[in-house]
Amino acid sequence: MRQSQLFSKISKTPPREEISRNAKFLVQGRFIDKLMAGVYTYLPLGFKVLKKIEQIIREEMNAVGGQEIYMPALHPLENYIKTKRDKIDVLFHLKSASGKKLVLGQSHEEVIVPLVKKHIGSYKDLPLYLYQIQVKFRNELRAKSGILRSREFIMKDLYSFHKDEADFEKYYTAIQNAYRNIFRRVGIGEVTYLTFASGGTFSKYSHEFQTITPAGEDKIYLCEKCKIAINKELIEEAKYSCLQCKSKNLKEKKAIEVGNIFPLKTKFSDAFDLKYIDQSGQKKPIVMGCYGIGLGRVMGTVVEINSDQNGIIWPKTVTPYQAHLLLLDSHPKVKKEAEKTYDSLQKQGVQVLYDDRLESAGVKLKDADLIGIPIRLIISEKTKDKIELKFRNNEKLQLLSLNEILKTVTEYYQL
RNA sequence: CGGGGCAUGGCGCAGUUGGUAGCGCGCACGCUUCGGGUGCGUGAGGUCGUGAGUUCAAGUCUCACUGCCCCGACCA
Repeated sequence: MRQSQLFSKISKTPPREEISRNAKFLVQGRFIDKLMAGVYTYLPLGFKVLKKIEQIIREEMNAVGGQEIYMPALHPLENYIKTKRDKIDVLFHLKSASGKKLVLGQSHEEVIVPLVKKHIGSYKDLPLYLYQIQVKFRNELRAKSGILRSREFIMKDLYSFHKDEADFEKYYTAIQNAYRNIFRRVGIGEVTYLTFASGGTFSKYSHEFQTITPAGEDKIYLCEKCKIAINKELIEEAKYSCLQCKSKNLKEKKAIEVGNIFPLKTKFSDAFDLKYIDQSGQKKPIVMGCYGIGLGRVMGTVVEINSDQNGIIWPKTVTPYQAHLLLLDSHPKVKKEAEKTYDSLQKQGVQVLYDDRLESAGVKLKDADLIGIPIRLIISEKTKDKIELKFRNNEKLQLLSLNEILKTVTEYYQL
């Protein structure tokens, strides 16, 4: 991609009102654009990151047997009356032309349970794992921190259906591992912890995956020995001790909830009379679990964790482009070299952003730091017939030939 | 929903005791420069968040509302 053609232009000044690092850098670098509080457009750079995060999540969900579907965002209110969730305050309400009461989906139990009911009758149909990556609407009282808490957001939500508790428990563990893989792969695994939270009415515990960052809005209590944490809600109950090793040496940390896994027991199955016939011909309720990850929130968290004062430092798995090629000179001869390098990289299958703008060297260097692509390549009069390579997270400069560059880049990304 | 702050060209800001709006960046054109936000010149661009009120006169004072940011509460 030629940066001269990229929509839209990077700003020299960060947005005045934003405090959180993710909002500042993502808005200034033109990854996202705010339409209103908690509602964002993903611009070309940001959309590429979002799609990469989405693909990692999809791969891990498929690996644990998930089948991808896509459900509507527009739901009939009557289904929420059945589950007694029609009064929850995050629901957006609206009406159809004929006056039918509708809501915008904040989660999809009310849609997926009636759906599954049409297609499941026997124990032979279980277990079943369905997921989607789809938009959610939550009328949050206070949207905040850029894309960390928004009112419209893309979420991966998986729902599992089981014949009994034992089968559910097995899958619940498998999902925990899948989630660990996801957070590791997107570059926040080191600071993301399984956290015990209260299970609400249906179960003793649910679990959250909490990423430790000052930008976080939750407080968790971390046991550094067991690498697990408990949420603030549980702190009284647990009497300040780790649920695993009973240690009282817990550290209070601010954290952002990047994912949750939740035992639903038979709450929703009961509401819609979702049952199956077991081997003895008996009708039994289906045991459910649900598992969510907010994609935008993950993206914002990745920025909070992987950035410095100059901008973002994208992990190589989710970077919008793999190499940032900077032309620091407009002399025809130098430009010809840059064009040649751009072509060669693309032919090797490298995703490359080529800064061919007629800007000064300083502007391009600053912008490159802000955008945060892991590998920066520079061609200028100074580099002669070589190309300078620098990693975003390292100050070391290397002067290499085109072939060496191609080799280094393709090896780094395992292309 | 409680508390605090803010609202003036696309972005960031200034605007004194009320007298009808300026600066920087960006943008357009010309030249210049090219390794950390080059330099110079010319130009376009704003009914000052909305609505009332006070006044001869409101960006400025008063009231109400709306939006945005932060803290808190909330977050199946």
